Amino acid sequence: MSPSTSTRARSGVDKVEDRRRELADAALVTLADLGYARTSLRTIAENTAFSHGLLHYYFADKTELITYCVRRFKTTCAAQYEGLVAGESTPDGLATACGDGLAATLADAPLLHRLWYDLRAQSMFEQAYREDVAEIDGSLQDMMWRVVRGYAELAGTEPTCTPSAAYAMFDGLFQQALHRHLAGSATALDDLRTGCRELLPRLVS
Amino acid sequence: MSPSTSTRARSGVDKVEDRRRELADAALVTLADLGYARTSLRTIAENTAFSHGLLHYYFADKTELITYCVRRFKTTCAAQYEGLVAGESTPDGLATACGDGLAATLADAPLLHRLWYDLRAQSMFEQAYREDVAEIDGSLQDMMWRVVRGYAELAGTEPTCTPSAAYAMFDGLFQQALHRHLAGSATALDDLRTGCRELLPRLVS
DNA sequence: CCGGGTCCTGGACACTTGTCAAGATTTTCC
DNA sequence: GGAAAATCTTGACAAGTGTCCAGGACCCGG
Repeated sequence: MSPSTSTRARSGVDKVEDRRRELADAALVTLADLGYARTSLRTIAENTAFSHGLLHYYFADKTELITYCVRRFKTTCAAQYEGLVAGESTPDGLATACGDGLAATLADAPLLHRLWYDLRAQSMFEQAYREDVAEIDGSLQDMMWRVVRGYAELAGTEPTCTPSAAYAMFDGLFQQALHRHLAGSATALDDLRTGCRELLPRLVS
Repeated sequence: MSPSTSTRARSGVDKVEDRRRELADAALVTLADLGYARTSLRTIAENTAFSHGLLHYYFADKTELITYCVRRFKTTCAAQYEGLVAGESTPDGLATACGDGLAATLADAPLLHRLWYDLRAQSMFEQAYREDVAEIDGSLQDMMWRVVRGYAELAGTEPTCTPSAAYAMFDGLFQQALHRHLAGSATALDDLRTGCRELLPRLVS
């Protein structure tokens, strides 16, 4: 019987969840390397100490594995982003911290971000991924909105745009910087920094 | 011998080019419907009056066909976008025309735009598509910059951002609107309109 | 030590994929 | 009209895909 539906002792459940996480992390490495279109279950298993059959022991099918990966990616992503807005007391300080933080996460894991945009595009075709992708998108939007709201408070003003519009613009800057960074542009990260720093004042008062 | 490398009369070359265009258009329909990851040459041929073998008569391999499609997509895309900035004499008129125009093109061919973002994501993994995608991106950036510069002139000011940053923000708004539009959001188009109209003033003076 | 449940392997399956080539068909041109 | 060149079809090939399953290996309580 599939372990996900069997009843077992708590330690057993934990062990199963640990292995699922381990396999999903290996899958994320492969996906980040090759992209969704070129990643097969056997290739994923090669980045693993196990055989390809095991993937179907812990995941019902490929979409369940990918969905699990997307969900897991969210925690990684959110953890990286958090602590970006912490402890800034001036508007300019927050603006530079925002740009520096986004540039740092981009420089730290460009392949994971590349995968994110790949999977987000896939979610437009495969509705199985739509819900999870939308949830991650929503949490990223919330995160960016906290920055915008914090900036407005420090500047003594109010935001003049919606949360979704603010996220869309930051995301556009980030995505373009990722493209240029992957293409070898030396100024991509700096442009992202200044782009974000200059964007925040445009969104308030 | 492959028709692309043979010497022939002009009418022959035109006929070959016409058929290549015809096949590429059918491929674009299929790609827009299924996405890059799920589109095969046989599926493309099914959207055609011909058999799957013919694709290899007119295109060396799959990437050459996709590349041709991307190039062809550019002309379609640019043609749709052009005439967006034409004949507006006031800043507010241009701003609303910009938002209305982008919303109209989104509503007119959402599946083609979905394909564009899919292929742009693919270009991060498959370097064969990188060059053509970057070229299209550049022409779209030029187009948006003409709008921003025109707006600044009508308003008697100067743009306060780089062309690439301006394009990134508009593209972010457009991409988010596409996602929400495809997900069934009723306000996506209106949000895109107001988002663009409000963005232009933020980018000048 | 052993029996039963858990974990994992390896191979098989039905199918799809890109690619190719041999031959049929159509067009072109003298 | 007939040969030559083009266009197109058909079937095949090898490789790769997701999925499934029979069975081996392992572990742990009795």
